[in-house]
Amino acid sequence: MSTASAVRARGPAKDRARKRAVILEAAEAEFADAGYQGASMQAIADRAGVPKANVHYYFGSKEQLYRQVLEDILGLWNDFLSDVTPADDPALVLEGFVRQKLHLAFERPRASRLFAQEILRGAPVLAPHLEGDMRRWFASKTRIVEAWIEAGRMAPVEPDLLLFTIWSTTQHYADFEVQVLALTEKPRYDDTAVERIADFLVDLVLSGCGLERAGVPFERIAHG
Amino acid sequence: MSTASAVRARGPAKDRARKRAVILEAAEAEFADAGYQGASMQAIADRAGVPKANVHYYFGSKEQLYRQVLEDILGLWNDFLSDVTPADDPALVLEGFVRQKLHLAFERPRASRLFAQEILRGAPVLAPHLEGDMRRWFASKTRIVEAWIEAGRMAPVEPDLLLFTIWSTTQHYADFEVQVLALTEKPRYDDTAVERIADFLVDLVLSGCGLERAGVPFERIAHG
DNA sequence: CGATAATCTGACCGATTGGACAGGTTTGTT
DNA sequence: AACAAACCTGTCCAATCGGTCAGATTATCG
Repeated sequence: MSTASAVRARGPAKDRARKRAVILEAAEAEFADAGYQGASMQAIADRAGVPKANVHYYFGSKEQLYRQVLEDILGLWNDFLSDVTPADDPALVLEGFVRQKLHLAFERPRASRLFAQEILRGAPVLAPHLEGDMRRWFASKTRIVEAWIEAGRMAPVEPDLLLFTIWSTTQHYADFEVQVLALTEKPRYDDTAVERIADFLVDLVLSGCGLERAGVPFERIAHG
Repeated sequence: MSTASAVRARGPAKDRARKRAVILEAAEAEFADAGYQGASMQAIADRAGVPKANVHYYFGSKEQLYRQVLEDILGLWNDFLSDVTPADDPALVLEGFVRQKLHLAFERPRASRLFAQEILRGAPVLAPHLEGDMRRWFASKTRIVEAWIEAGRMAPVEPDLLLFTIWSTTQHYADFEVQVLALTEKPRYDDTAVERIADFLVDLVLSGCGLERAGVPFERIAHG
């Protein structure tokens, strides 16, 4: 049973789900701030306001809790480009992806950071997902880009590198937030930051694909 | 007397430096693979092939050792764009930066990963550097980009976002290596990977700046 | 040679960790 | 009311952590 659906249940199940959610939120914060090894079950329990033994009662072990947090995070990315087909407009799809991904990085920076730490450690827990669900998702999207290229609807760029570029540039503002803020000499992101960055990245990606914003077809650029 | 130490040692200072270097290398590997909290002094000592107490003899504490490793890594990035002036060609400079940065990511992936983990933790150790040396370096480079834009030698893009893009996309292939390899279904980077990625990124960055490779001046694009 | 300093390490220590578990409390069912 | 199942937690424990230190060993030098 997924955590999200359990929360909506009623009765005793609802209580249980809500308590689990409180612990999961505390765990995400602690794991993201301190790393897997740096996080302690005691600190997670304190953040959640429950005894440490209670955390073990609900989630068993530290690793099981960590796995659950990670799986919830993966769920956030499940519906990126979920219903895109080769018939869709490349410029609109790519722009939407960049904005959606960037928005999530600003909305859930801890989720992004925790995922980054897991990958940096060599993905000891997520390796099966990387070579399963994510690989299938990735292959499906590169195939769509290839279809666009073959149809002459965008410039011939390498699909995998295009997706990595969008992934890394958007992720950067969550994962390296401290560095970005220090170098730009700001205490925090202001409320125009997301739009500014999104506009920049959309322009960059689209121009790299020989596209323009607002759905101008590739042909007008290529043969103009 | 052991032949190994007798042959290699040319002097006391050299011997001491060599032993320090062995420990530092082991420490970089352990810190990068396990994170600061996850790394243990015992594991570092084992990698270096010395008793744990010997590591403490040379470096004092775990944090001092960690600081030393980080400072050595910062030295790697010291001379990025060190002698660039507004008189230089934007396309050549940007291309060189991308290639140099990407090359280092492939050459020293552990250094890149360790730095990433430090920033992810909120830069508890590097914060002074971020707001000191790095901030000055960054401001100096954004000023050069601004000068290029004012001189009409490249498109008016936001200088800070441009640098962040180059930083994040190049860093990505070291920090997220496991993910990249899993999604592209390869066991390791092949020897054409660096060139392929570099070419892609150079094209992307230059086209985003309204530039072309091989030093074609911006004016020919803008007013052609 | 003798002595002073530098180098090295096995053994140990207090603190913290993830986890186990007995036993108490609440909830649900008949 | 009576019983069982689920829920909850104070307390304890073995393992591991970073770090210390006395004392052995080696190098340096008058």
